[in-house]
Amino acid sequence: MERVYNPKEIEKKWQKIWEDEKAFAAPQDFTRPKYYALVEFPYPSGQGLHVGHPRPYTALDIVARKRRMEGYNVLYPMGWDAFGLPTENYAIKNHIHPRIVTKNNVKRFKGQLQALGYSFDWDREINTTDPNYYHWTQWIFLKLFKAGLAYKAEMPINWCTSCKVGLANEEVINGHCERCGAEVVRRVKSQWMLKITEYADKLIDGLDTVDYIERVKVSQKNWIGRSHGAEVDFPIKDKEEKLRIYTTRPDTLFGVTYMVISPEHPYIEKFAGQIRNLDEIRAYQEQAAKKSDFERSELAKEKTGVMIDGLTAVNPVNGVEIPIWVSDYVLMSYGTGAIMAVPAHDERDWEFAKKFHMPIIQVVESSKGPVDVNEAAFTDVATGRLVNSGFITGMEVEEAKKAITEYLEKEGIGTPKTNYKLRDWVFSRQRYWGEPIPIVKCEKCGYVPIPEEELPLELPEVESYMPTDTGESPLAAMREWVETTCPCCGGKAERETDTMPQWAGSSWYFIRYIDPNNDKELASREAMEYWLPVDWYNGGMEHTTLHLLYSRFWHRFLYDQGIVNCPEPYKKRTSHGMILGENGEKMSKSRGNVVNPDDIVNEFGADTLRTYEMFIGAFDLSAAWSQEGVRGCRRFLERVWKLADLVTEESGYSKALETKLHQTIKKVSNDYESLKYNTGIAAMMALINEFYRAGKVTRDEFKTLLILLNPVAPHITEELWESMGYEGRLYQTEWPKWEEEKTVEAVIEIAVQVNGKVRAAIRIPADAAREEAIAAAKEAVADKLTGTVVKEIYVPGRLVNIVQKP
RNA sequence: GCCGGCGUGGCGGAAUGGCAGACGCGGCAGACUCAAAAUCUGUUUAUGGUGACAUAGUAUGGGUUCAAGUCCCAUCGCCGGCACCA
Repeated sequence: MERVYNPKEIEKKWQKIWEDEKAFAAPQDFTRPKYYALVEFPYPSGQGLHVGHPRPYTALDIVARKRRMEGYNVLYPMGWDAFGLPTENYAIKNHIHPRIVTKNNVKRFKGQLQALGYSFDWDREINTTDPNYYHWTQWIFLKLFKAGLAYKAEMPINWCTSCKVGLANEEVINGHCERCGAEVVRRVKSQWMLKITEYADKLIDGLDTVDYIERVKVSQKNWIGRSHGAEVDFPIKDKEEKLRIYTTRPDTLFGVTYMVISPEHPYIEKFAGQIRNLDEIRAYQEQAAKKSDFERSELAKEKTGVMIDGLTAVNPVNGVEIPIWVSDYVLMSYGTGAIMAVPAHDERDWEFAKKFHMPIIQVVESSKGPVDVNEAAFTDVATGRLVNSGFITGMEVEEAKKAITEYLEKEGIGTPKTNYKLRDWVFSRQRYWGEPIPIVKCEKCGYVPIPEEELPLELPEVESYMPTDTGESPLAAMREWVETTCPCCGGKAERETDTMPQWAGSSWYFIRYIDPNNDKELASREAMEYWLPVDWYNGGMEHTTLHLLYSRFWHRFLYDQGIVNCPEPYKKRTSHGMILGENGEKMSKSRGNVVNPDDIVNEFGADTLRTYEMFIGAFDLSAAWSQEGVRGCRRFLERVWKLADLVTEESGYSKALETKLHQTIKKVSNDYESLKYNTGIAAMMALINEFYRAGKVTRDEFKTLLILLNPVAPHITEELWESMGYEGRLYQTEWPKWEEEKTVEAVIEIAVQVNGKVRAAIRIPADAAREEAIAAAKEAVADKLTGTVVKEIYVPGRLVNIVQKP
């Protein structure tokens, strides 16, 4: 072939052809087997596409393209998660409406994605800021509200001092805003909340029914933080009231030496009259209130606290009187805000006891040997055995837990209890650029949902979308929008002026792709029955406890409402690693190590970028960018291009390479399924090295190579396919099959070891019998066999090992 | 502190318990060229040897096995997540 490889030209050409031919549109043909591949839709930021984006997109593009060639009806959609703070901030700074900013950003992103040749079905493009889309986001919110899962609560929230907005717990990283890094403080506000805690069990148990990579499951389980234990009532001396605590170690009840309540515990107020050192306690409360959550955990090393003078608790199992302390290491937001302290078997209690010289009583010993609880707390449940504990003495920990809990229940002093770390989801944002919450507040009727026929409740135009220090949304200034009538009584009412968080639109978007233009329902039941659940969803680890958890919650809720057809939205979830700068650090403007994908496409072509990102290393690990590595992948594609010159008129596979071809088809097919793109590409590189060594390639060999490479580098392969005159379009061709028996060479070389060390290599038939192989091996190492042979090992296809004694 | 993951040439990384270093990058040597780039060929774990070859070698120390990068125990280091959740 005379022509040089010019990716600029051929990539444009094929992108146009695919678009004109609607090559990758997923028809609503519900008779064929379906495959739904999904990648997280991007937030169209002003910076444009990052080189991190193509990694997951290319990976699932490979799967999608392969599946189409295998005969599946494939849905591989793309859209825009376009509500959000950065757009709003940009709009404020540059005095452009967020809608315009979004439109421009989307245009740029779309152009960039199209230049990479993804097989997205652009007919199904969605945008969360489109009223026809958020109509249904609001509709789902109303369902949640009507089911009692959306409620308004006065509560301390995480307030970002820079974004001037409330954040969900998941959005606070080390006391700072996930997005802007500014300090987060506590602020009490009336907020819309979603009762995700009601779904804690379903969200944990559902994990057993899906194929997610292990670390995603573990993170979600830890985040939900389910623990089993008991609530126990401790009588207060000379009082009617009891102090209720939560513990996961009821078996250690005989080792309690003091109690601790949180500084916010209501008993301090309740018994203020009887507390002799009230001033001291008040001072401590004030001090604790001033600390942010971050400080409270930062200063965790040094425990603080004050003993309450005037209140004494009584251990309900042995009648021992014990003091009650106030300390901020006990959180009001978990359990009952009070604990029983067992310093011998809890590290935090141990530290506290050491500092304030409280007694430490051992009630569990180790089956492994003596332990000294004055040196450290003994917390190992697996090897523990109870001592000094009345009727549970001698039992193992699990057994003792059960026995004591039964006893507590029988005596009416305690009950089994399951607790979760998961908190309800703060769902309000005091911002303009989000979905309006479709609720009005009526003085007579309270919070009233607006009628479904009035959806979508569109965002009004405002003068200013500046956030306010008062913590009110910019919408609050729009009096003519805010003032409305109550759908219930017809009286005066006001609209909710907070908007939904960015996570709202992305919590159900995969459902909308299925039927994106439906104006009667979020998607038709028939289409959902066919397409759902998503077969393979890939996305970032950073969304594990955010988007992934939220969307599972919404989906499960919709399932319980009978709206969707399956309880779990995603059958399989994988996660990709980050792409780092050349110096191995995270890419950022300030570090000056940012690589712009446009530049790579311009200089090397989209196929090279795609190939490189798949070849860079193990898909789930982070990888540093290397410009030389990019060059190497371009070189590989050039070699494929030039291979066309070596194509002969022969058909079929040549004898010498038949095995190699079958092996490569098998390897590449399997590697594309198991995220091992790097070794799949390596196998194709090795194959073309063989072609060059042979100095020729048959028409059918070249054809197979083009098909195998097509999902990775779709443009160059389609172009070569056409110029070689193969039939039809490559994207419509069938995926090649391998024959298992042809992946094995007839005669192979195996190693001969003597005492485990390689001493020779022999060529024998692959299916050689044991005796035959060992005889050949012995002959090859005859000079080394000086001792008595004690063992002969033959692993067919691998090696012979002869073990001898001197 | 707890929970995950990882540790292999100069670099990115391959290896169902069965010949460690596939494939790529970089380096070195050569071909082509007036020259350079590009391209092509060879070579490239270390040590010794012209060489065939020998010895050592997958963070460290032990163990299981005919055979360990891979399995088990302990230690060190790195990365990620959670972090007073009783």
